[in-house]
Amino acid sequence: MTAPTKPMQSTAADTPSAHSALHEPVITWFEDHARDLPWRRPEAGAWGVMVSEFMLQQTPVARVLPVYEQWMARWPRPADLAEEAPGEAVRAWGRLGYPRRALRLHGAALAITERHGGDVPAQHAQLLALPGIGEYTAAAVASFAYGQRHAVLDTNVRRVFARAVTGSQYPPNATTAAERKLARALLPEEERTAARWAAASMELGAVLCTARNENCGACPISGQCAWRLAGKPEHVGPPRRTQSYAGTDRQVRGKLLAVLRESPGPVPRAALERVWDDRIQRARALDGLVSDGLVEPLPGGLYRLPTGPPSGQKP
DNA sequence: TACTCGTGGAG
DNA sequence: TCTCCAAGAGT
Repeated sequence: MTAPTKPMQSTAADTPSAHSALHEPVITWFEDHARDLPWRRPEAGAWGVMVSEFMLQQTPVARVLPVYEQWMARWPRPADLAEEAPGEAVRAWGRLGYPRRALRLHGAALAITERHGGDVPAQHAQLLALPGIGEYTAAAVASFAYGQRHAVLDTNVRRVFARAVTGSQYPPNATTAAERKLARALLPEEERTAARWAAASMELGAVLCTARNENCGACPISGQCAWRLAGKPEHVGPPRRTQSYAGTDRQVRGKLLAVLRESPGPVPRAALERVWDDRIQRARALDGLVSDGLVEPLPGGLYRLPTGPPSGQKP
């Protein structure tokens, strides 16, 4: 008998409507300020989006751009990459870093060719099953390339949410269940809007609300930012992990692989020994590269980039 | 969960 | 110079 006479007022912090005030200003800001990146153009297609996402895992946009262009010109479809030797992918990867990504991208192209008729799959679960694709990349490809509704939670979005919603300067070191829940709660209901929100919130963190600078003066949601309204309290909690590099196996692997990348054919062991003095560490790094499938040992103390069937990919 | 895995530019 | 950190994935 007592039908509600006034619209329901939602105040719960975990309902979409509670935060919908963020959507419009961020999406509008994005429409005006989005960078013109090649993988955002229609001609990039799902394969272009996927290639860019692999390259952008832990590598800045500016360094990805030239390699992306060369990659797409050489391998415009997954099948084009799939018929190459995996070592060619590693070579073309250049100095983007984390070259296992190149191997995984090659493996993903192979799987797409064999299992999906050469087309990048649109289903999140199918994307997730490909080598090198985790929760973030699966959501990103499904959202950016196919316009689907997914929570796309990368380091930029995590930082924006930490500040705007949670009120802290930085997100936790590792992604938490609470962050995923928040990302889902913030996702607009409508598919189209959700996809735009994903790209917009990420761009905001990438160009405006960065780790080193907040740029609140130019921020479309500074008026409702929890961190700013709290007076920008400094980061508390466990120190943010800083990665060392000099002297690590990673550095040695990088030097060894650089020699192989720059050589058109197999190189003798001596050429590799020249780049690092510590024999023990050098051997350990080389073994690691071989077991990762990034280097192929040949008889006679020769080494080269892999030519054979790519190892380390899901069957 | 915490650790490994490259590289180079900005402040 | 040196510290920080950049659209993560895999184990």
